[in-house]
Parts: sequence; structure tokens; C-alpha cells
Amino acid sequence: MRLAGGTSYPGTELRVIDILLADDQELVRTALVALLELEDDFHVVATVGRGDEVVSAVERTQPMVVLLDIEMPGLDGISAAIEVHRHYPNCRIIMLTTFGRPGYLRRAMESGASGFVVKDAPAATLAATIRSVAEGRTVVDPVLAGEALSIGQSPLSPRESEVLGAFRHGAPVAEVAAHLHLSEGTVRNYLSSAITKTGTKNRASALLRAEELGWLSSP
Amino acid sequence: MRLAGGTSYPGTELRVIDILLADDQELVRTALVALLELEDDFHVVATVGRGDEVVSAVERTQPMVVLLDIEMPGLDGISAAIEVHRHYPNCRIIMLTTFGRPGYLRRAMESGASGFVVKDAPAATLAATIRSVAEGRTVVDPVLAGEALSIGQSPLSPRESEVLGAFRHGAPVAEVAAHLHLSEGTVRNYLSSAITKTGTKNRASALLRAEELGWLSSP
DNA sequence: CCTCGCGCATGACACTTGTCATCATGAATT
DNA sequence: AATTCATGATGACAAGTGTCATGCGCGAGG
Repeated sequence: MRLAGGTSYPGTELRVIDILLADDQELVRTALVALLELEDDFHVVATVGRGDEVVSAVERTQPMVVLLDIEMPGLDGISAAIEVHRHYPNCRIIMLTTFGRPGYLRRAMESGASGFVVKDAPAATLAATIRSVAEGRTVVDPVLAGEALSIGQSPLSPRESEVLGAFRHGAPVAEVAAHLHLSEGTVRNYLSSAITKTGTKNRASALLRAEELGWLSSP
Repeated sequence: MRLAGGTSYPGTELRVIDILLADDQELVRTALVALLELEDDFHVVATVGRGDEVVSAVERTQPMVVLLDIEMPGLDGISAAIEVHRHYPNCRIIMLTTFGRPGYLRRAMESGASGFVVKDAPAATLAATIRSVAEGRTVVDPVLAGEALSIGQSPLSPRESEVLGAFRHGAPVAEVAAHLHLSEGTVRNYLSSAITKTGTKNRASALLRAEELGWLSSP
């Protein structure tokens, strides 16, 4: 069965695409395998539930395409993509994630990914993306791509996004300052400029906005 | 094929369980359908992507079991469960969610659900839960049930959790006070006691803790 | 070379938050 | 009838937070 994309004529032999799937939720992972295996030109050769298991699984199974969720324990999807791309540059990577954060998209593509699909997309989109990417093309959800271009990249300096991100657990300034080996004043200055640049009025909303745009560095 | 649970002998006729699936992410929804349809005693009669479409879909298709994600646009899963349970008390409900918030579990069961499965669980667990629930039993992940019992219910008064929840978007006190038609002082008092009861030091961490335990009222 | 941006720091100031004491009301218990 | 308790309010005070001016050193680019 084919959900979308590609062409196959009677008598044409099928080129099976070997896929590795990385997603932290077991049920979703298994379900996606069931979905992908409905296509007769897809074959899932391995699945992993942690980012830090991706590279060794790629080594073992040599898949053609790797589907990577961004939110994963151990190692996030972007970092995993960088690792895979460094060791196996011929291996195609598709990011598959819940949120279409424009900043994520940019970093994903810079990390060596060839495709970006949100979990809100229909199954046909995923199938079509896998086939296109396997053939060497680069595929990004057009809506997302437009958003990413219109919003542009993060206005936050690396340090600003690092400091802002350090407040994700609601710690007070003093703790964050100690943790980053900075003075409290410095932390408040970075915070202040991050608040200004995000167009918000306090750290909490700055954090929310930065997060929804994918402007925060490493989790 | 059967992943787990139940018994079937050669010659025994199969009782097919009609299922309605509600999940906001199209890809996950489709994938879960593919997974469930692998079982020859499951049949997915309808899927919806919004909480406020659940009841009418139940009316139309009269499923035996409803699988409800908690996070959904339109109407959250718990409220949807209450509606379904009121109109169709014979229809069995299973909550299927990303997080095992103990508070969610409690409210889910009070809302008339018969089962609670986290998306981290293996597919066999879901299948077994569906079969058990269809036969009239009540099934809750034992780990989760233990947690819920050990933590107990929310110590926050309804008003406290409402006020605390109003800070989810990072608004300052003045705005929240205006929005809730309260004086600023009152808001700060509720906030203060919520902070105390969650054992935290500021509203941000109070919010995080309350959220992770499922202590906040309506989204 | 010299400016510009970034990283880092200090100190001062105004404003926001968190805590506490106190008080009033109405509903539910005892 | 007395007590408890959630709701709602005020005022005062201490901490925490956000802004700004100012300073220094460094590296990249005009």
C-alpha cells in the first residue's frame, strides 16, 4: 500500500527504504512502526527510545533514513542528528517533532537534517517526505519554512539564550548566577536584554516566547 | 494477531471491540489506528482530533471503548470524558496521555474513566487494558496508582489552583487580578499560599510543580 | 586603526513579589 | 450557638526583579 508520493508500475521492482526510528514514547514508537510497515517500500530496521542510542543503532543497522524526534532523554534529537551526520554523512535524517518551532527548524537543517515533519501532519506527508529524502531531496513543511524565514533567526546572543534557559526550572537569580559562575548583576543584565529582545515584560513570558520559537540553546 | 491479554481458542468466535480514538496529533492518531488494527479483535470506528468532537462522534458510531488523550484543543480529555460518561454511561473510557500526572489520574477516574495508560507504556499494555476495560474491569498502571496514592490529592484549594494557573502565561499580578476580578493583594495572597503548599520559593517553580503533579484545574 | 558587538562586572533606583497580621463574610460542621 | 474554613480585602515590610549608566577587555570587520 502506498499513502502518497513516488511512482511504481507493474513489473517495476521495489526499492525498499530502510528506516531507523527514534522516539521516546514507546507506544508512539510502536504505532509509527505499524504505520510505516503498511507501506511496502518501507522497512523499519530498528527503533530506539533515547538520543544517545541513535549512533550505535545506525552503526549496527545502516539505515537509509533516520527519523528523529527532538525531545528525547539522553541526547536531544538535534545533537543526535549532528552525531549521525558526522559519522554517516550518507545517512539521511528527518526530524519528526511535536512542535514546529522555527528556531528548531533552522538548527535542525544546520545540523545536517534533510527533512522536517511535524507530528500534526497527515501520514501521507511523512511518507512522501521519506521517499523524497531517500532520493536525495531536502523537504521542509512549506508553512514551517515560511514561518522560519519571516521570523528569522534568534536575536538572542548565545550567552543570553543560555542564561535565559537556565531559568526554566524557576530558580531565583542567585542560584542561576552561582550555577553559571557569574555575578548576580550580570545575570540580571542578560535577563534584561533577553526580556527586551523577546518583547516581553518579565522572565516568565520571555521564557515562554523563546521556547515557542525554539530560541533556547541546549535543553 | 494478539499482542497480549485475553484468551481465544480455535473455534471460539471473536468479539470485536469497537474503538473511538481521540488524539490531537494527526500522525500519532493515524499511527495508533494502524497499531490497533493489527489486532483482529479491535476495530477503530472513528477518530477525532478535538475534544469537542468526541461526544458527537460517540453518538454517531456507538463505540464500546473510547481512547482519550488529555491534551486536546477545543475541550480537554477530562472534560470530554465527563461529557461522554454523562450521555453514554455504558461506553467505557480509557485516558491515554503523555504524562502520568498523579492529579490527572485522580481526576480522570472521578470523571468516569475506566482505564489510564501513559504513552510510555508498551503496546501490549494498551491492548491488555482495552480488553480488560471492555470486559468491565478498571485498569490503572500500577506504578501510577502507587504514586497517586502516596502523593495524595492536591492540597491546593480550588481558588488557589485557579489563581496559580492564571499565571501560566507569565502575566504580572496586576493583569491576572484584573482578569479574575480580584484585588492585587488577594491574588498575591493566594499565590503566597500556593507557593507555601507546593514547597517552593516563587510562582514559577510553584507552577512547574503543580503542573507536573496535575494540580492545576482547567487548562 | 578604530569602531562595534559581546562578555562580564558594579552600583543605583524603581518597581514587583512574597510574607504576614488583621479583618469581614457566609457556608458547613460540630 | 460556636467553630471551622474558604473567600476576599487592606496595609506594611523585606526580598527579589528589571532597568540603566558606566566601565573594562577582547576579537572581527570596515
